Amino acid sequence: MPGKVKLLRRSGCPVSLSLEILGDRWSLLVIRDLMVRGFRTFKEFEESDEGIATNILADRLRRLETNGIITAETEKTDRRRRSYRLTEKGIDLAPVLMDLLIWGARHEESLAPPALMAQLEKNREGVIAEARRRWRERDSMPLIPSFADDGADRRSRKRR
Amino acid sequence: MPGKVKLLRRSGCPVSLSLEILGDRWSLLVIRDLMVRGFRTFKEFEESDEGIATNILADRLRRLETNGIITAETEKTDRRRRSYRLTEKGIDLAPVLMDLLIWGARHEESLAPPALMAQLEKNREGVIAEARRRWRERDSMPLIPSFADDGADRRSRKRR
DNA sequence: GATTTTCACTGGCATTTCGCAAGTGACATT
DNA sequence: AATGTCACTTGCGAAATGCCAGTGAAAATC
Repeated sequence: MPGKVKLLRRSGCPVSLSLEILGDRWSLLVIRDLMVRGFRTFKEFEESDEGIATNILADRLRRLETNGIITAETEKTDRRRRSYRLTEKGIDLAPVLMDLLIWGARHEESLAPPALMAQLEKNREGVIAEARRRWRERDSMPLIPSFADDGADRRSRKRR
Repeated sequence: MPGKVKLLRRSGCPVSLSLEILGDRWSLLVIRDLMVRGFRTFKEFEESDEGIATNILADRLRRLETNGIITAETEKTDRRRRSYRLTEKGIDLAPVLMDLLIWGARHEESLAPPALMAQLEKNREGVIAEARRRWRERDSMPLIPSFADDGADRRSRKRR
């Protein structure tokens, strides 16, 4: 049974505690999609560029919810659909995501336009504040373009 | 064979690229120990509070080196000993670590003294600058106390 | 109102990674 | 020469991951 509650804390260090929750390849990507891409539903996450498996996605959503980082509710208009949203604890990860973005863009070969990155770095606080504002006002408009590759060398590109 | 080079990039998003390197439970803890605790050797990491297994530690050191985040060299005085050090790419992770520290302290039950945390949050930039300074000057003095638990409920506490 | 499609999952299965214990070989200490 | 230390490896069972193929409920289409 995956996604069980983890009770054993390995240490009292806040960094260690954070990594017990967020320290995997997918959790922060889901949070990124909620925060800057405006994703709300399972389908959207599933179709995200990175190609997460559905079981892993379901597991991550479950444990993020368990850890109070997101909430989920079924939509009134379509009761099949669940709508996910960051909690305040979740939106408080904006600085972490922002720094990972800056670091990755600076030190890895990304598809982020340098001009945009320069702007984001200069205006770090402003971007974070804007992410918060959108969260508060439930504004799902994407905050940042998605740096999508052009679908050249991706596996599992069955869905056009 | 673990620790192989990963060639397949899942997407061009800088966050995704960062997480391919750092997205696990241990990498950032090793970096934390190098950055704020002043650790240099395998032994020190191994004896860190979280209790990392030696094979995992060896693997993480190897891949951090592969990814240009740390360098390793054998010491002149004792040629068994390897001395690990952050690269500039590595010290550039200070903001990420700082944000994880702040987030974890705010939202999880940590052993970090609230007074210290308040100080760190207020002086985020200063602490990061100080981490950089120590890195530049090879100052191994711990930057922040270690939030160690008192060894009560830890498994693998075989060493006294 | 029967069929098809959409959505959010779940299950099975092979592969990979993890955690733990027990070495190993080079070097240092006594 | 004997013992200890250091930085790893190796082996193995357990857990997590990735991939694919469903499933059941609800909506859309015919």
